[in-house]
Amino acid sequence: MRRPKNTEPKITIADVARAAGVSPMTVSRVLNDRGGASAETSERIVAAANELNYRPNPFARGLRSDRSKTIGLLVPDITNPFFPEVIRGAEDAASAAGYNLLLSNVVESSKREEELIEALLLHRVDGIIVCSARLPDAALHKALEPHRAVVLINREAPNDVAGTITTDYEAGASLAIDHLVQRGRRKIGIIAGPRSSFGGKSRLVGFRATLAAHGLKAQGIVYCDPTVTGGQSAATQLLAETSDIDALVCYNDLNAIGAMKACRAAGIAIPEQIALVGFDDIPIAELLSPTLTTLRVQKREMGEEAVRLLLSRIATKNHQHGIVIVPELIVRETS
Amino acid sequence: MRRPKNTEPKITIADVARAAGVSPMTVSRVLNDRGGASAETSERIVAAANELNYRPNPFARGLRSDRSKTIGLLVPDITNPFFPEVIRGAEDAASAAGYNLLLSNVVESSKREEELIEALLLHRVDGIIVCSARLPDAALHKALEPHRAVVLINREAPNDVAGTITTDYEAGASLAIDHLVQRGRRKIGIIAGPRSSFGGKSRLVGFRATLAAHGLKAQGIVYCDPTVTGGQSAATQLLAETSDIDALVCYNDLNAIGAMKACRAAGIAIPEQIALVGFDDIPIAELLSPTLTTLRVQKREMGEEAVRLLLSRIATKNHQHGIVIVPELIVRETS
DNA sequence: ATGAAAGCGCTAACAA
DNA sequence: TTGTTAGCGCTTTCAT
Repeated sequence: MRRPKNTEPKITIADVARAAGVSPMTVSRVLNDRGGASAETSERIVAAANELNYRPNPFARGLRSDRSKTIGLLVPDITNPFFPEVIRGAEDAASAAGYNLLLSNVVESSKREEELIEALLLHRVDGIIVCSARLPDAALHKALEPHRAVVLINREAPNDVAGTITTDYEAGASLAIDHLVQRGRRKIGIIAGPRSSFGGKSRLVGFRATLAAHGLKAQGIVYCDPTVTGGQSAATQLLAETSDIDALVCYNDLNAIGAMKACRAAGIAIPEQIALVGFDDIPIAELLSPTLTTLRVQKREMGEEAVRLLLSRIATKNHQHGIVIVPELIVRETS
Repeated sequence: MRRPKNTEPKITIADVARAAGVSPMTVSRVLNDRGGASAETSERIVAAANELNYRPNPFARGLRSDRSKTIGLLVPDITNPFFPEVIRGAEDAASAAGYNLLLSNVVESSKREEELIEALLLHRVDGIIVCSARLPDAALHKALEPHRAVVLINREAPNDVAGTITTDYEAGASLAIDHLVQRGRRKIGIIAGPRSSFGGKSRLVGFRATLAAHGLKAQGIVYCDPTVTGGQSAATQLLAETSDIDALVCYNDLNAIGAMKACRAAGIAIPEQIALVGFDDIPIAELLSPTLTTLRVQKREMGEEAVRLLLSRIATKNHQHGIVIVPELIVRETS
């Protein structure tokens, strides 16, 4: 029963044609629902194909059509729980449309980002989705240019360069500040995430503008990696520099978790002494104690919409531009 | 400057040949390091290729070679933080070897598992890595059979069906029980994860055997989804059924987190009244409070080794079989 | 050291 | 409704 693999000869369209007593062309037409074939022949062909276990060769198809039915997806760090949610949404939408996802993990380095965009080109993906691009505009646009279709997540770009799914970070940042001020906090510090992050800049704009609207200003701003340890050292630094902070707003939830650790280490009570607001609402946020107040972004939806937008941009020249997702404030125990 | 995309004519090997004044064959040889070309011509060819921005067409290559330089990776649930770590390891190893990863998310359904294994076949991946296969042996082997190379993670299989990277769940389960008994716990309940999980069965064997070795038996066993909510309802059920449990061992960390929530809701103190041990050591484990005692599995290493093993099985008929990873007990605050 | 021819499997364009 | 021809871009085989 157990044959060595690969012994089975590869079944081609010609084999099916022979078995069904028709030409390869007819088989191709039937199997691709191109019509123009009698019900009877169609039936014979489908039967033969099943019988022989025929599988169309995607290389041959690709060679003719120059389409791979594959989408490249670049994420900066798959171990950040934000991205698996986005990937999940993208996967669902892609597989529903008969596309596969080629996943690349950038490891938060803009050099590697460039390389990976290029690598996906080599694999002739039909289009790419890039999460949190960090490259400067010129380099990014140049790297994206050869791709047939591009969607950026959380990064702006002209419509002819890419479609975009963005988060309204400024609105989110405003919600966070308003909430803290309402709760009586006045000495607010900012853990700002990576300097090169475009989303980070938008958040900062929102934080500052809303603080100003309340007649306040930030008690301190520290940049850091978008990770737990990044947030931890940033918070440690902020606490050391400024003694009377009563709230911290963070670039993302991982940073906020780091800040929690730092406060705990310093014997500072949350939320009694310092309130904490994260960003993203990753699944852990409500599992922590205290549970984390944060700004929820619809992550799966982002992934789904990104794929939908990309497929539409692949299909037509009539480029749609994109979608803005507005974060929602989720008040929990840290504030 | 900004041309509409796709206007740039596709550069083929013939274009490079023309530019370098040689035949396509020579270009192919040079660009593939097949030797047999004067240093001088080689140089001219490489220059021309760069100049024209030539990119070999993977479809044409695949059509001839029947190799895609792509690996399929099936995970049951990418939103379980266990798998991003595995994926990360796999990605690193794959991209180092010039391979890309095609990711599929099974959504914990064995029906879909079968479909996705088939779908990857259609995309002519060079091999697949399957995490936590749930299909029964016969169906699984049948689905895997047409693939050129297969590695299973956490599932046994004969060497001619697949290579395997497995966790020594029994050993891990023993460590957990020994530890709890040492800490004076005697009434141990088991949150057993999904009934269909093979890893779950091994854990159960280990839990029971080690309990027996201490002259004890399980105070109750409940099966559930490998998720937070699964663990929560399982724990709720166990607590209702058995009043004097003093410890819970869990299928995985997500289940353990669910159990923590259930205990908290029931006003039961951890670890004072009930000790808790998870499995996996996902990154959250040490961010919870109390931090979670668990069995650490080297997740990235699993991914890396899986890819390495797969590539070796793709390259040679001399099939290596696999690796067993032994979990390490990480004692934290829940026990 | 280099080249010509042929073919991998499929489908668009053109017959019949 | 069905078939024939040709060619997508590359590399293996067989010359030169």
